[in-house]
Amino acid sequence: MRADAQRNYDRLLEEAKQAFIVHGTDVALEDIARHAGVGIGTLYRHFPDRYSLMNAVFIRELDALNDRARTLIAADDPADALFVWLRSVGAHSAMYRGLSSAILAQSDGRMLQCKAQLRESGGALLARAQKAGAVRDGIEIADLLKLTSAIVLCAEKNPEDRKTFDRLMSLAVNGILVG
Amino acid sequence: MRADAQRNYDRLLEEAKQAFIVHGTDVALEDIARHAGVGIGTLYRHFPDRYSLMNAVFIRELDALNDRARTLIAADDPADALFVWLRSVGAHSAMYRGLSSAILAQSDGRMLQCKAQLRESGGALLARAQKAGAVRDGIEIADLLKLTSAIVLCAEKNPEDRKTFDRLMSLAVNGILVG
DNA sequence: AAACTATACGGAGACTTCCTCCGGTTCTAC
DNA sequence: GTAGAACCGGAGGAAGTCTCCGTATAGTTT
Repeated sequence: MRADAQRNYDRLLEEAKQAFIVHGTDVALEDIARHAGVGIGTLYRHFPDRYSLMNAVFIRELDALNDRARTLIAADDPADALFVWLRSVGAHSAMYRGLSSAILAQSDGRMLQCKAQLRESGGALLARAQKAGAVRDGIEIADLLKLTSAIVLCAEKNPEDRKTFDRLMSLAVNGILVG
Repeated sequence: MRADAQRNYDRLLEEAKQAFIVHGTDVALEDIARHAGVGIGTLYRHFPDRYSLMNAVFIRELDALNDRARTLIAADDPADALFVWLRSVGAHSAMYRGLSSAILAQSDGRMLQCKAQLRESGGALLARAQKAGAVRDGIEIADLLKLTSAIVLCAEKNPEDRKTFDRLMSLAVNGILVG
């Protein structure tokens, strides 16, 4: 990669991240390009579509979540560790309006890298919690991540109620039926 | 309302419903107008924006769900009645790709009528199930509807896996934790 | 039934955003 | 230096949303 290309690539990534946080992932790509000081053509050459850019931005952010999972794998309470981690995932997704929606749309594999990493980290926590008999068998990490994303989505569509995420997560964890 | 206006209003509603089912609620409004045999201006006069049209379409569909709720309120198992109804709500939302997303976005009140009716019908079922001691206290119908919509959203983004809705609903009902 | 007026119609067009294409520029290796 | 591969950038086509206003018509009045 030529030095100028690399420079533009990095600036685009940084500007995209900021723009996603401030305006959500629906922000106009032209704005990102302008702020990065490049033309829209350059943006599209590096990132053929919006999701490719999103994937590139978020894949970097996952390190924190993966680290968190590695720490939590040694926590005392395996089930609690899983839930703490899921809440972290939710909190991260919530930083970027629109991200959870994109993660959910897995029919096309544009953000596959991101999702694969999450499944790996979360899968270990889930397996441990199940082995300890604290979490039902038959539950799969993919479904837990979907549910988490869906709940983030709810929460981000109800910005006036800050507690939405916590309430719905607790609903999912404890169930609706009386235990 | 003038006779021609009423005629166009009805045709638009019918065409919109069909278009929403076939192409999802993101369908181009121009297409709806063309199929209804009217100009785009006429569509926008009757329905100032897309959500106003969606609300008008779906408010009619709610009769079936309200009827279902009235029947279920007399069912033997109060908790089961609630879940059966929630599944019906989900099945209905799933007919129209994009509807659940719109229902979730409650920050603006454009589809308020629809949501108010659902809360009323579901609230009665929930109250009965809670009174019977089968469903946890503290749970609110608004949250259950949000969770249901969120799960529909997941399911509609995973069209290759037809069981997604059922799996996630069962997760929410039974919870993640063991007993 | 003719004239009148409030109401409704419809599509041109301004605006926005996405994405492509290609002439011109710049970096790098020799 | 210089050749040419790699890269840049913005004009512009396509699609969609929504507005505006001249034209057409339904319903009323005489």
